[in-house]
Amino acid sequence: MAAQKTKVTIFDVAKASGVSSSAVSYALNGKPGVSDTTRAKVLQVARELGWKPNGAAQSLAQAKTRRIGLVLGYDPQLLAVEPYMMSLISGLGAELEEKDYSLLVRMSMDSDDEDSIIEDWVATSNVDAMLLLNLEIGDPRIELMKQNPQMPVLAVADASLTAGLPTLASDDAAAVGLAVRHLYDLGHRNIARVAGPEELGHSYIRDAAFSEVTAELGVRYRCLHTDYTPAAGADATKRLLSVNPAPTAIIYDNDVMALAAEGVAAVGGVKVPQELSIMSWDDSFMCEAAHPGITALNRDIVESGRIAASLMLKLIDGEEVDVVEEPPYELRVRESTGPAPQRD
Amino acid sequence: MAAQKTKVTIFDVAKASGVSSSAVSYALNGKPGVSDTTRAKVLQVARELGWKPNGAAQSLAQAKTRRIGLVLGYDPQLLAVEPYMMSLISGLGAELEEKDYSLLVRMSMDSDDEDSIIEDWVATSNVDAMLLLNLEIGDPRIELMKQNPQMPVLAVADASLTAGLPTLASDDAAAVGLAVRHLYDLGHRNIARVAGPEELGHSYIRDAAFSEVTAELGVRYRCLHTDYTPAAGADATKRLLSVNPAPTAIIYDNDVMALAAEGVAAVGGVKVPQELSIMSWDDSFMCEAAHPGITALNRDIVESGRIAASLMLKLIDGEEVDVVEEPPYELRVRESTGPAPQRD
DNA sequence: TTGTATGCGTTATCAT
DNA sequence: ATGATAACGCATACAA
Repeated sequence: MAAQKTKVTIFDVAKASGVSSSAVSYALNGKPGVSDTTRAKVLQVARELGWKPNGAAQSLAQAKTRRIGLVLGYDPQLLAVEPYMMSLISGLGAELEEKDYSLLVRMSMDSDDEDSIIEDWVATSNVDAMLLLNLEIGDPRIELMKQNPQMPVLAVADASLTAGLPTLASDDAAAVGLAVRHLYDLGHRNIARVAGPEELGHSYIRDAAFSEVTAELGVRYRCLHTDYTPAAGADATKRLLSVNPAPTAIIYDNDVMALAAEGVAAVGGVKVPQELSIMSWDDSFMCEAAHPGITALNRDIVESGRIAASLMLKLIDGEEVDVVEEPPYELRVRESTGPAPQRD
Repeated sequence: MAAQKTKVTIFDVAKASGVSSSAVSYALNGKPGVSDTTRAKVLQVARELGWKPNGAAQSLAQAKTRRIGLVLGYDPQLLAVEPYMMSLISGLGAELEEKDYSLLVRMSMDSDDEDSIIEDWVATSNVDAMLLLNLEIGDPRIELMKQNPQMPVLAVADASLTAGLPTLASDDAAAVGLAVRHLYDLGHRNIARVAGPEELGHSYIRDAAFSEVTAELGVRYRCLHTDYTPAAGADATKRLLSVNPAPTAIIYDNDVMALAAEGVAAVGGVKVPQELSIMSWDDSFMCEAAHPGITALNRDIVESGRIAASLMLKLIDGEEVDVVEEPPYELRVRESTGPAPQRD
């Protein structure tokens, strides 16, 4: 109860309980080697003195930090507008919290920067494990982590990008199938996609899957890459609608772009979904709040975060982790998609 | 270059350079007490061996962690849908990165939980400073931090809530003035507000300011509290539009609710802004992407994060910090607000 | 300038 | 069962 101003160490507890420091350590860590009576006494004294083990000392002695590392690329707009990262962090945090782990977050200004932060964390043992996100094709971080096998690492990405590293994999290709099939069943034979930056690994994966699936079904397909902003999404929409024949359905890689597209359609007098169907890749409150509601590919990102955290904890415990699948995408059909318009 | 499998310590570097460990320490920390030649030699050897100081050992010896603590309340929906937290983290991270600090994040399941995490961090010296967000009226965390003056803390909240703690304060009252004045000038004399949860300190502050400003101007004012979700926003909107006389303008405490309101209006055949003006408190891509674009109170949250970080670093350096003002809100006028409709 | 010795607060080993 | 004592890896006061 009494809040001590000065640091209270294990020796203080030992002195106050009339035993030695090692007895205290044993007692407080629930280890054998100490009688029940002294254990009880020590525990009580420790509580009275408000003793807690110093984190740095504990880390040093046990070579464990109880921290998991996460490096975020600095792009406030992207981070803020996409619910993805915050959802993932929520899931990670919830799971880690139960195991008394924390998340160590660092912001990198560019990818060189990111590499050096990772190197630093590895070399200084600043974290017990690391999470790798937003992998690019041939990402140098993979090689970096392979050279430091003593540091557990989990990549969240398509398994084809992670070169055998423990991976939490999303089946983006399956999601592409869901989306295209939904539109195909509605009669659409000319669809377009407004994607994110080309460098991102998942853009590449989706690109390939879209090309393949649409080719199989004999559906016309076109893709425009953007920087994920609503302005870019609106612009791409205008361009797509001005070609001939214009696509009857457009899939956007995020929800703000889909929302912006609804605006473009409204201004241009294009009726959604009667004349144009609109879909969003990631689902969020925005898709629900929009009018018309936006059909979207939904996945439980919070749950992914939880899974990622539990996998990292396994890795820390020395267990093997190969490739684990994320919860699958589900199609949330709302009002923004409908039967393809009849043309010519 | 050679990646060492085994831990390389300062003694290894000392041995390899033919000097003592203290010389190594001095050399690597750029401190005087060592000749330039040995310094150069040590630096080279350290680089060759891939040496980096062990974080735990450094923390223990210096009683500094180079970490800042942040406890987030677990509400994935709220966290994800509001760009606020991720924007703030971006700003914090960017500033901390420059000073080689990291952000230690923990998720709390309820407020008791949050208190105990803070107590733990304070007792174990797990962070060099803490950031307090989302304060409630008479928040217990304030008392907690006051009892542990050795741990620097910064609160981000209205100064009236922080009881003298170092504070980064937002002038929500001024923002209320901006918003109400904008609507007043457009002729609105009956406005409503759809707010967030009543418990939040900022809800309270805004409530009071709205009541005051509208009373002063002789504007009719009503407020409904919600849980911030679009469904609740839509519901509140319907209720407000069904009373007589219905408000001619509604201000929403976040942007998804404002977006949902546009949907309600569209479905109900209520023209925005001709028959109803809509405003959002926080601005985001969503307000820009919406159709019509949503007039919003905009503030630079990323910059707030940077300021918060730099203030905490000052506190860590032992400087005094009192109350610092956030960058002010600005009104971003878009298409969702217009002249009040003429009514009897 | 350089090297030795000690403190930081735990955990863990080894006698007793 | 208990109590000295040695790591853990770095920083630093002090001695040489």
